[in-house]
Amino acid sequence: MAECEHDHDGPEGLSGHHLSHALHDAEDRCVRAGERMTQPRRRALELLLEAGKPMKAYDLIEIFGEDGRPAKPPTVYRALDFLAKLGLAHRIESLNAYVACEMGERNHAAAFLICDCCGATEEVEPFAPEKVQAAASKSGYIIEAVTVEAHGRCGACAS
Amino acid sequence: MAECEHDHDGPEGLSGHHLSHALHDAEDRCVRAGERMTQPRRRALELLLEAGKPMKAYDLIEIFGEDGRPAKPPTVYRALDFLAKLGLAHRIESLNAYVACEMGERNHAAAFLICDCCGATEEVEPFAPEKVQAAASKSGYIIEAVTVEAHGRCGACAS
DNA sequence: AGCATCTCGATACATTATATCGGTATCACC
DNA sequence: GGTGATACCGATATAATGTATCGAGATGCT
Repeated sequence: MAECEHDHDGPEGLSGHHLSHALHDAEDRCVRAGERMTQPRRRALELLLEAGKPMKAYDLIEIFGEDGRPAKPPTVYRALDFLAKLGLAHRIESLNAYVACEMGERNHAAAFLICDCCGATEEVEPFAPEKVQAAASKSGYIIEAVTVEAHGRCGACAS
Repeated sequence: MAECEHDHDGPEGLSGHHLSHALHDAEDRCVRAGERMTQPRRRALELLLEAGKPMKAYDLIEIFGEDGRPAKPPTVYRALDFLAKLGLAHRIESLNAYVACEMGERNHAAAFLICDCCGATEEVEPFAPEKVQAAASKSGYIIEAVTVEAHGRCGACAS
């Protein structure tokens, strides 16, 4: 999947007070949803936010323990499922990876631009949700969720 | 993923002369592309066409041998990769599955309506390719391929 | 306190996918 | 028709990704 040999590192994630602010926001949102921001859930989100790009579940598993010890897979998968359910993170199907949500509260639906070179992704507004519904109802389908993942190269990697 | 308990069987695939016609077409297309329709490739496509809905790689592996014996995984994955490369089949990322292409020659890009109840899928025209490109270039991305998978229920399962 | 529910950690296992290697088929060219 | 280059195949082994289950602890409700 790494299709070019550019010499740059790709995207940066959050750290310091940006990170703690984001985590605090998430906790808030969580409480308002009537859910609990437990330790493993917070840790999973923290790692995604720090990374600033999609992370594989097993990469998170490796670095999950604050003491450097890996987590058990179900711990991480449960946390990621939870974050996805709340919209705090998204699963990128075409990468088998997870990324922290970059949108605010109001965006359940998401679409992604994905750089196959450096691994960066950008979360964008879904492109034409009404067209999806229209095409679907023409075929009799009721649509509940749409995956949109556009692969290519980011500005830095394309140049 | 099976979210309803309807008592119907979902979609039918091809058989008899519809099947052989489709296979013949595919072979044609293959030759015109300067590629070879070898036995495992033909067999993989035949199974996808017969199924008429997305199939998991390991389900194909189970039934791959004409004599009832399973194939080795690389045999099937290689065949599927080839079919996908030629546009004779598509991978559905959100299902880890593969489905025969329902469009004619001219449709590299595809989008899917997917019934989470009966497993049917319908291949449709991509919804708004120009919007994708527009959104992407606003962010500096050059897009090469887009995955669009809309999940919900088909007419039969919704009713 | 007593009870229901949610969550967690751990073990084991299931599913999905790929790396590699040696042999065979096909094709272009002489 | 031989010769080399390339594409393809079968087989073995292993890697990567994801889940079922179970017992214990935490949380919230009455």
